[in-house]
Amino acid sequence: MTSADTITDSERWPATVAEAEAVQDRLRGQVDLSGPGPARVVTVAGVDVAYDTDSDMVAGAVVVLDVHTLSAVAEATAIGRAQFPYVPGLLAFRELPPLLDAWKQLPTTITPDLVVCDGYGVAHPRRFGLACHLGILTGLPTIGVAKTAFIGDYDPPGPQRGSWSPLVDGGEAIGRALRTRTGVKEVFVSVGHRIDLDSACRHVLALTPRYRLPETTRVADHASRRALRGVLG
DNA sequence: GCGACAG
DNA sequence: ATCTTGTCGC
Repeated sequence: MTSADTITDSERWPATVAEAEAVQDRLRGQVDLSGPGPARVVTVAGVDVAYDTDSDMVAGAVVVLDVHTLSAVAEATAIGRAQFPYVPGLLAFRELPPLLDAWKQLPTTITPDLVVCDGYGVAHPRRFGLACHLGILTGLPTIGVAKTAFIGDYDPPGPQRGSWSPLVDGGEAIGRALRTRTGVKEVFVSVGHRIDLDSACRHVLALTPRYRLPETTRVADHASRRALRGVLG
């Protein structure tokens, strides 16, 4: 019996900002940034959550793609009601419940080699963004790919696909602004768990042969919206 | 004290 | 996140 076995539901899913921040401070020590990262990546998962602000309904989606064909090999969704407000820095407490519910619906035979999250990993005020949190809870390698800036300073990367510049906060490089498509706005990549930044960016480029955002994120986004439409009207 | 602030 | 028409470009 370890302390992890005695974590209660309210300790895992706090109701206040102060408690949620305490949970992040307690869990961040478990993040593995030492690498080497997944030895072989065959399947990559994408996760996303869609919201209906009126009904307060949320839909979480997990999709698993073959990294070479970028076609879906598995998909799962879950419907629920938002249990935590959106607070910058505490996104995980809003999105993880529906995501984990969807995760449980995946065939037990499917375990992705890597998970791409919509948001940040260690590029976070307490170095424990959504990607880190999901990584700790699943034990899998995770990375965060965000569409907009949140924390850190950076210079615009060059115009060519593959160009990047460091995201810097407090003197340390916490991620990268990465150009995934030539002439298109950059994305922000940061490590979540069990992978290094170089590998993370390499995978993001492999997932963006045509669009700015990783195919995993796009497919998960579509799946979550479809699931939400299904329960609404 | 005043802005900024992943989704 | 989400609300939305047309419009520019491949």
